[in-house]
Amino acid sequence: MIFALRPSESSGRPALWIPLVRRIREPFKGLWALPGGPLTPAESLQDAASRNLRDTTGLDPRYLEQLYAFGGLHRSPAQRIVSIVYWALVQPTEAALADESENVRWFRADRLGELAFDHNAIIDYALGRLRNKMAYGSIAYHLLGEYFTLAQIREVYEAVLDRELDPANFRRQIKATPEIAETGEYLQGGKHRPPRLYRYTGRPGLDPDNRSTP
Amino acid sequence: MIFALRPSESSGRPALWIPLVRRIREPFKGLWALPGGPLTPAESLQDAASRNLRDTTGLDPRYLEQLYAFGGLHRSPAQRIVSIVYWALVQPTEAALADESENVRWFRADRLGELAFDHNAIIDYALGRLRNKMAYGSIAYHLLGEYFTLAQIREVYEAVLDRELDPANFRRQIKATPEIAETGEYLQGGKHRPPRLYRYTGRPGLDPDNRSTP
DNA sequence: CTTAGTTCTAGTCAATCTGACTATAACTAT
DNA sequence: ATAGTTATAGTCAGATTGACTAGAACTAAG
Repeated sequence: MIFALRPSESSGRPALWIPLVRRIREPFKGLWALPGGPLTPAESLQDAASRNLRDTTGLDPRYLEQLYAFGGLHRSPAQRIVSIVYWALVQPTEAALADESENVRWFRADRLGELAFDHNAIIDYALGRLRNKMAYGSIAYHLLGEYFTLAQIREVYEAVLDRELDPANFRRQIKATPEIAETGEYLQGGKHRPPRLYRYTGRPGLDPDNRSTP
Repeated sequence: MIFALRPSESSGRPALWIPLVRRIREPFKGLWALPGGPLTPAESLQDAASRNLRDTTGLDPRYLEQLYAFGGLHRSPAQRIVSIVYWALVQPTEAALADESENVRWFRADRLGELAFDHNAIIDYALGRLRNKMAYGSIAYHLLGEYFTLAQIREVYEAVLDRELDPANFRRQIKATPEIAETGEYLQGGKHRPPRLYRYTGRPGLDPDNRSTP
């Protein structure tokens, strides 16, 4: 499951979007579904998730994390399937590289129709986790490019938490977190006072199963 | 993986213990390992975790939650194994029912020798998650019986977080959480002023894959 | 019966954090 | 030159937190 930020069609403000693939065979032929695929014997879980994303959507996200293993008995009508679901956050530049086609399309994460399998439930669970992580951890930055303004981070928070935040107070909080560093640059080209650009200096979260050093 | 509270041999204060089983065949024959077993086609992940715990240790925990899916390539020397690990918190009365034997024994979670497979790393990861959950959520109560004193909850926190907490301030915080309800009862039999007994009124956390109602 | 020892429980106080708000700075568009 | 817009800094009251003090309620020792 891939989350990216795109402007909403209606308001133009950033919203969460995810790419889905159309089922071209039974079960659920014709319905949209999360991208995915089999785990082969010679790859780790994370590698399999990466490869499946690349094969189906052309995306190669930097931020990839295990979400949950779903293994209920009736997830698929015929056979029993266990899905170890990963989720990714991609920057706008990455997201633009996705191969859109007849069978791969982006959808707003909060306005989905009926999907194949239990994928609606999986996405709802992911959205809950995302809101929770957003409230604490430093995760919003992975949806933005390398340089960003404080207003852009605030819009990410507002899109995910679905409520408005006071710009001044939000600024105060962000400035108190050491992983966000000021740069000397300013974003030019707006119709108003140019905002300062910031940079995220923390490390991306690695999965416990995939850590390079113990 | 099962966590229970038991008095430390040295200090007598509560500490975290987990039951391990001895490997009776290769690989890692003779070493201690986490209890576990295969997933059969006709049971959900959570049911499989429950059943495997019951079969190996005789325990049937009320609080059972998915921890993480481990699927690195070299977790087992011969074949490739994916482990979907669950963890449980059991009350002292439950823990006392465990079948201890030559090949099943309780160990202090923070004083383990070399275990089979990557089980040391798995336990370390679980301890980290436990500390984190303890800091926020309402999880400590699942390690205690139905009725408990504020000092007992504090000892749970102190055991998991590994630092002392101010009794007065801790009391203030706990009394501010609505899930902890006063009872009219007091714990008698101590050598000092008898403390009031409290009760946890919240619901145990269910896994997203196992929810009864959407 | 009195006193010491222990823990339980209630409270104070300063420091910090939070949410709501005001004011000024710095740019663009007219 | 001026209005409009956003960026940024600061104020203030209320809530929260950590360190601490003190009395309450019991047991054990003498």
